Amino acid sequence: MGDPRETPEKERARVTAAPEFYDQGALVGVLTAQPLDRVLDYRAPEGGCHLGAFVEVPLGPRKVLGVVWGPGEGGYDLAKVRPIIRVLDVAPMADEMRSFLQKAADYTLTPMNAMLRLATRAPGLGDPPSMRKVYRLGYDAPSRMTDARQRVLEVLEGQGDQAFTLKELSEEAGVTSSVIKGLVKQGAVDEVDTPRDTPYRRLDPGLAPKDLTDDQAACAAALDAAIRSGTYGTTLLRGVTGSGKTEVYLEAVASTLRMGRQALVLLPEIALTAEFLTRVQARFGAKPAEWHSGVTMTERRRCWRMVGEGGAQLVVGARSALFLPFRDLGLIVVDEEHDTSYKQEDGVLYNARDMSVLRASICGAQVVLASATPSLETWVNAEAGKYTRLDLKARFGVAVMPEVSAVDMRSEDLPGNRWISPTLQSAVKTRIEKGEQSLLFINRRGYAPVTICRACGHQIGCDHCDARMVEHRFQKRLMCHQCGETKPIPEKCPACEVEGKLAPVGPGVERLGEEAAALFPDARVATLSSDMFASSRALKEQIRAIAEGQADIIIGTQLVAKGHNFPLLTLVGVIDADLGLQGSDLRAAERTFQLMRQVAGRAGRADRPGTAMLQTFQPEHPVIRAILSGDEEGFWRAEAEERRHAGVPPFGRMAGIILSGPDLQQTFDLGTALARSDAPLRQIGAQVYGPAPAPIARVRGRHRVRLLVKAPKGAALQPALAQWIAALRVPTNLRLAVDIDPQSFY
DNA sequence: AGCACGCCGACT
DNA sequence: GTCGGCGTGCTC
Repeated sequence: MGDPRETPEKERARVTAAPEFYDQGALVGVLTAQPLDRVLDYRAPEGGCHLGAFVEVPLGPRKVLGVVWGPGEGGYDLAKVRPIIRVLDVAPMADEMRSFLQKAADYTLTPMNAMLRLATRAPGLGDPPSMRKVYRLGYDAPSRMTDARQRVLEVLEGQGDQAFTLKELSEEAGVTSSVIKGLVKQGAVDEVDTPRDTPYRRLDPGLAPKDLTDDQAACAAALDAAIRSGTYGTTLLRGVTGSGKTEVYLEAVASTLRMGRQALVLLPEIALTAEFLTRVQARFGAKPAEWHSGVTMTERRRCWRMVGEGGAQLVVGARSALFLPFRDLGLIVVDEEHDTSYKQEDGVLYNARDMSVLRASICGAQVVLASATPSLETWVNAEAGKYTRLDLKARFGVAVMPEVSAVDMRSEDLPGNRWISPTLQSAVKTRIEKGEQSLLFINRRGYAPVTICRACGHQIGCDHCDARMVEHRFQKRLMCHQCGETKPIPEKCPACEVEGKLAPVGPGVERLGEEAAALFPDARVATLSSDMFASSRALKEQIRAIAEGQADIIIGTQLVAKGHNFPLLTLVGVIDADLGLQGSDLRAAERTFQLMRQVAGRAGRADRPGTAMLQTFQPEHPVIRAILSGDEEGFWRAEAEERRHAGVPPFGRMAGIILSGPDLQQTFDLGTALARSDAPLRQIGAQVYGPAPAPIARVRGRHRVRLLVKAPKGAALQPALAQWIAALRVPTNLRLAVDIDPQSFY
């Protein structure tokens, strides 16, 4: 829906009174992360406990983590009520956080215990603080001064009482750890044991403000005023790649830090964090806290604890960072807000963009939704005045959108197993001659999406999913893009056992690279796909090398559409612009539009104008025409009108029900039973569609069946869904998941 | 989620 | 006769 708030809240008191206290022996309700869909009664421990305290409680034979959620409910045999074991040494959960979890649970129809699990995804919360070594300036002078030693001492002197870890200090001073160890031995540097969970280095909002363009300064000033109001508000910050969105929202972060509040920046992909950390360091003099799946366990714990104690001013992270226990969150930036990775697709189904708005509305924070190509939901909310809209014009020296043209594939002379049209080919040739780079974009990983037997027509599929295996020639294996299962490329057909007749069908990024290399034997061709690099560091290195001009032709997947700058790139060729338009997914048009605009936007920077060429079999398709004309507002208006007409989001409400189980018939039967008992939904004017096989009909051996619910815009969808589902008895081997505002539906 | 209890197949 | 498969049920 794009805005899950119930009612816009007025300013709220952020300095809350001391939380409610329960004396020893009092009956309290404790929420645990165990899948019991209710709060359990315990007795307050020796010394009592506060509302919101993180506690350890006995549950059967085990000890589990819980949060004091309120007074006990009673109604359970008082003789069986056990005492809380102990209160953990972490900051208690704020009222705001408890309220957020509750409202997010109500909105997404997720049980509270699952919400708590999301909010406590840090290891060793109950452990005593572990120690580590940090380094400070010592009292003795080193016997002999060297350049390296000098740099170390300068770093330490420059930072006052700041303690560094070995890694931080050696990086900062540009020396190896042995230099520091040597200084420790001589007493010039002190090595001290301190608790591992130390506050992050202070960020200085006044350190290095960038020179902003008038345009950027105006946007930054508007955000500053909003942040200083201390109230909730959401702003759509629109600007093409290179227009300086990041600099603007870094100034919003600075405003937030000056207010003494915390900021959170959400990025859609871990690969983008490294560059962002560097920019934060340049602007504020230190790196912020990091939170995503690539962060080590100890660092996660430090981040979680410090966020709660106020020892972290800024967190950069993936969507789950939204559930960190911030003490006083004043700003949430959702960068590339249209990105589909903000929607969690397994486990708890939530959209981090929408939940950001919810959390901010509860804690009186500002939300900045940054994008060059906003989601339709956000665009509509901005049009309706629910969100403020700020537009960044392209800066001088940054190319406006490149000239976009279509290559009509119906009139191109191209053999069946080749994909680079003569028109595109000659355009690439021209760039090579001028010493400029070309990007050929195809949104398909691997070598070929289908492997077919030319003897019997059999297509090799995954054994566990309803998906075809994709050939990855680079890794010499077939891979299922659904479950990640791989197997060697067979010699003979698994169906008819004829040898040597298996043939790759259709293009993938690897195959396209092969074709480009054959067409341009003298050109340097670099293929960029996430699965072709052993580490993200290797990938980053390759991207850097390409940006410096060490390639003439770049072959890339979606990966290249996201945030990487190639200054020498002047031509983008989209191999299959029609790909995203297939299927009847409602958001297909929006997604294709966004992706094509983003990819096309890679071409042309600085003083070199860019060109984008879209290979298409349907140049008259409205979406293709909108991309060609570059009329973004027009596209959104038309798309909004179409959705309004169809009564679908954001002009109607939708929910998906996914049933899964080992047996297809049984799973389908449950779906049928559910569809028949739709009285609670009819009451709110909602309709049920299905059951039908889910978009991915089988995953990891489990069959999946989906129902769709469509309701009018103002309908109270969640309570009706809850009532509907509660009446269904789900066998234990089947699972039911509710997906509010599903991303894809057909 | 764990971890119990509990009722049917192949082993020292 | 037992050891152990994982189906059902409980945890304040």
